[in-house]
Amino acid sequence: MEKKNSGTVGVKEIARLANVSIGTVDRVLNNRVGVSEKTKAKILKIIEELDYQPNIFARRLASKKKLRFATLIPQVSDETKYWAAPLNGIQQAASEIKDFGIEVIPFFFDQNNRASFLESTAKIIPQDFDGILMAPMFEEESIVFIQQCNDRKIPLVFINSDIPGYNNLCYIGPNLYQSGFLSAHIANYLTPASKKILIVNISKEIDLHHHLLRKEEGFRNYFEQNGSKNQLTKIDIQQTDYPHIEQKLSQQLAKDQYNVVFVTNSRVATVAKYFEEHKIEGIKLIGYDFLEDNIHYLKNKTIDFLICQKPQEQGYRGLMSLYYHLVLHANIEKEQFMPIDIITKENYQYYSN
Amino acid sequence: MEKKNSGTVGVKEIARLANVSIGTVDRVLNNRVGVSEKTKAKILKIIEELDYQPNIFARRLASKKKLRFATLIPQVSDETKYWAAPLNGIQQAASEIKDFGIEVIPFFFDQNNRASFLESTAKIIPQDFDGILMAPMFEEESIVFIQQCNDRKIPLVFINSDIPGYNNLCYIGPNLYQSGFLSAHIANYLTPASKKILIVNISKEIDLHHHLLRKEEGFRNYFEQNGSKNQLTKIDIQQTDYPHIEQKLSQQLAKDQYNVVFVTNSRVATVAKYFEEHKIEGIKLIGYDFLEDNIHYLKNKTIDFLICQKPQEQGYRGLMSLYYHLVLHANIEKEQFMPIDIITKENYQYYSN
DNA sequence: ACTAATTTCGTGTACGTTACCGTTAACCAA
DNA sequence: TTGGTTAACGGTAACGTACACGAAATTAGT
Repeated sequence: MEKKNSGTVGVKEIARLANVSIGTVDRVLNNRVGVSEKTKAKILKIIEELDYQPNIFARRLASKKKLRFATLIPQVSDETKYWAAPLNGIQQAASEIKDFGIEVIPFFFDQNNRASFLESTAKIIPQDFDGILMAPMFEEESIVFIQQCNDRKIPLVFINSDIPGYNNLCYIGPNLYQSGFLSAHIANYLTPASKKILIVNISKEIDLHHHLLRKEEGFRNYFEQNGSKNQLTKIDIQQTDYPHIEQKLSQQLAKDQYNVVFVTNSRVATVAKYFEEHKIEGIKLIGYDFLEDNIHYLKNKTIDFLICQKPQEQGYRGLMSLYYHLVLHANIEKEQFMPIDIITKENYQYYSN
Repeated sequence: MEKKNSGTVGVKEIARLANVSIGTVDRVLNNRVGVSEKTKAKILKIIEELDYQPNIFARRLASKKKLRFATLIPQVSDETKYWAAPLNGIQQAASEIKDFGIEVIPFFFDQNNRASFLESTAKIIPQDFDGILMAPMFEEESIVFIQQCNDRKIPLVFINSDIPGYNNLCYIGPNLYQSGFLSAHIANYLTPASKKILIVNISKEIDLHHHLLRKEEGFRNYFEQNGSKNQLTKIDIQQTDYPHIEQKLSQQLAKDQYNVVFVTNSRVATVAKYFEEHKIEGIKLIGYDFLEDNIHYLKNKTIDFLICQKPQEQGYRGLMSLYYHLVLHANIEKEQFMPIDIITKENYQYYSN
């Protein structure tokens, strides 16, 4: 009934109804000190009744508050360009929230070098950021860093991989186990009932290995749960150069006749290259990630399926979550699992990372 | 060099440099009349040099401009809840741009009733909206409406289906042909080299049929291009009630032993129901859309694959495109094809429409 | 009861734009 | 010359919020 005026209720209206000045209203809105419990209650009640929504434009215009976020992810390397996508998402988010007074400063580390991770964290800590987005790939070193952030009450979001149990704002990334499970589901469609499947892990660092193991676990469990008679074999390849991978694959493929090869990460292109060079046909190949090299082999049918989990969106939503949490005081879903996308020769053109 | 002051350049600074008042600067910014060519050029030059970006917050705060958008899509029916998703996306977009002075008014029509479509368009036209989002399902009637909008210079965006050649802002939706093509690609993986495939169209309205035919075309062409020896059969079912569908299916399935059934729209759940009730096993089933009923049969393995094209995002991006075009004067991609997502029992949990 | 300290509150200005109103000057017709 | 018309521009009050400053009211200390 009482809204005959032009729609908008603001601090002015609230102040009028409460018989105080807008200054006082402002104090309770931004819960600053200097207002008695009594008037505070009165004002809150009115705010409640009016369902007052502060005008975000006026707020931003008047505020000179600034926030600074840090991001810490692997640098994109020649070996794998995977991290170009999350970085891209980060940059997009950064440009979107720039106008809201948020500055984003990126830090990087070398995936194959724990020391470089420590270097970056050492640079980040003294700068007292208001929020941090990170890919906690090195578990041990990450935990130390996380502890330091917790002490300073700096909200933290993880992308791409999680360290469960460590308190932080949220995790945004794949459900690794389930993505392995899905891969097995697809593998299961591909060939006759009883098949020989080779699982290939290609990775240097033991921590990343951990990452791959969860996928493998999902992959294996699928067949266990479905009581299949498939034969699963695994090889670990700990050098990522082609000659070494070539040798290992030759060695393994000589042992048996496989129907499906499942590569647990984006290195699947290297295996595809091997297939192509050695004229291996009839083996279905499944791997990970929407990368240029992988798409190349998807197009020429060497790779059959790629599993992809929106790396760009991980970066984007990661930063946005910090923003929503810190600026809009929204509460954030603790575990945000990315969709598990299935990419083939016939739909990659329309895929958006 | 010249920016020693605190970062922000605004109309005031521009006015100072041009020796005019901010009023004049405002006029050239919003290209209104009332400023000489000479001073206009001078001001534009300064704007260029300073790379002036107007402060969106101040702009919104001071502006009392209002825009009204209309949306016209099918009402969600019991038969298929597909349109709940686009509507959802529309509502989400509407709430996001509400603060920017944009009001969104939804209109609906009955998919099985051309007259209801005409009724809605008749209501829309006199209201002089600033932009319209629509699903142009009835081609003939739509074209008349489009013409009226063009005459009034009202920007139009299409979602879900396109009427190529008719000028409008953009189309956001599936590439139907390609989604059929992909379905064939998947079907091709599912069973032995030489298979019998049944294509099922279930639809009342002839115009929607057109929609389905494009998928069928993609589906067929895949096999043609790949020189397969598969045998493709098609049935059209023009009544959507279960008894009728049941009868038609029984009739058809008695004729032959099929390996794969491809349903060209979201009615796949009905076919799945038939499979379940008649204890039909061993036939792979592929269909469309992330609907509750379909997911049910996906879970219990009656349906093998669902193709889905982010219906919610279609609505969301549709409205946003109008906003970007009209408010931010961004130029919009004419054809925005949705990703073609493959949903199975093992990844539907993480799918986001 | 008087001062000092502290809490509570009101006022004014700033943020960058928009939009309107008013002013100037230039031009043309009578 | 005068009066009227109009193009070109200046000035300024909003818009709703943040924040600093200072006034007023309350409490504490003697």
